[in-house]
Amino acid sequence: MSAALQVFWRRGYEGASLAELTEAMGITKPSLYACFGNKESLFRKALDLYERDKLCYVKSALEAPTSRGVAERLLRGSLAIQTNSTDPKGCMGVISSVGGTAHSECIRDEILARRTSSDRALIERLERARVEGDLPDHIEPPALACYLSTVMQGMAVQAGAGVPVDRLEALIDTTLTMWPGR
Amino acid sequence: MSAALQVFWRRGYEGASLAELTEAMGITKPSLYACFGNKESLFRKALDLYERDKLCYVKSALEAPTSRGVAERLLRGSLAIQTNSTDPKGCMGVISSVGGTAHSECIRDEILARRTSSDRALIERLERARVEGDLPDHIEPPALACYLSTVMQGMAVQAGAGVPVDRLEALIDTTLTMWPGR
DNA sequence: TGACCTATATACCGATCGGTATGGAAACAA
DNA sequence: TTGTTTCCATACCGATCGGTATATAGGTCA
Repeated sequence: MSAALQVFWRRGYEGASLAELTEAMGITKPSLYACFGNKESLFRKALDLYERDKLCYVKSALEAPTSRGVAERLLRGSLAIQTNSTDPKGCMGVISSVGGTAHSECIRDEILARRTSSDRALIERLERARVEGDLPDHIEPPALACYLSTVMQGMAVQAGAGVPVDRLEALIDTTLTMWPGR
Repeated sequence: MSAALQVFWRRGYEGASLAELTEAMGITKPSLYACFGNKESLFRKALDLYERDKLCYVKSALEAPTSRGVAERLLRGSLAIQTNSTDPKGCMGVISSVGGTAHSECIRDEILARRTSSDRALIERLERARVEGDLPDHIEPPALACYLSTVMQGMAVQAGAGVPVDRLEALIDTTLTMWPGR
């Protein structure tokens, strides 16, 4: 199963072929279909595994004491995943949600829905930060949350394109230097 | 030709099928191959057209008087392209450079090379901004350039995912609020 | 040993991929 | 009118796509 995740992560939903998936998983196509139904539900299970194993840092990041701590943990956590030497580079959600033919639109919608719910949690955390005095009054939490997600997604594109880790660490430092509030 | 650009832009290199391309262009496959050689060289020509018609704002953006002006023109210019109602959403370079199978690696390399040369121009502009006093001394131009490209690429992902224009305009405002220097 | 049952592996399905060969209509010269 | 040339649309090529039917191998019980 985690072998399937690796393939989807590297190739995206459409770029991952049944041949590559079955070869990586060490099973044959009929076994795959008996166990998982079809490619789409296999992808959903891989996405679940990805969230559980790789996106777990988000939950703890939101528990950081200050808004700056939240941002730092989110950025460093996602960088750690996206440049792990044993995993594909970049973010699986970004890779599978851009481009592709018309067939995979429901896959795209699935990813966008998950992203939306994650964004909502971040907005709520930043709202709390504002009432706690972590953020200046002129900053709108939804806009700041959108900004932070954007930096993370941009970093995912860069990581996927092979930009080395130290450059991305400098990027994080730069972002945190400009962060408004505590 | 611009019809081909639309298809590649929406689908990415691999997601664009010959059937969709020829139908959009109003010609048949033999004509396409007689005129353009093959899919890959057609894509390169589409990329040339994209740079010429859609990325022309970059050149004028780099001529803005201050570093903040450069950032603002780059962000607003790319947003204008990525959310134009007559064109596909998002950035063609991002869409075609993530994911995909192993066949299209040379396409990916092509895009990354163009991105690198564009980044170099931005770094040079920010170096100049620093000697002109537009930027604080603790800011490294390469890191800031990387940061700005990252925000733009993240914005491209968001635009491609259907985030509405006004949200992205707020994102730009937020980014500019935090911009260091003039 | 022999009947049965499960489970995997090979071979195959129609559709589509990128790319090309062929046939037939239009344009021209004599 | 006839022969020739050009050009494009249809039909086709092998390969691969996601998905499945069939056949064979291995284990269980009598």
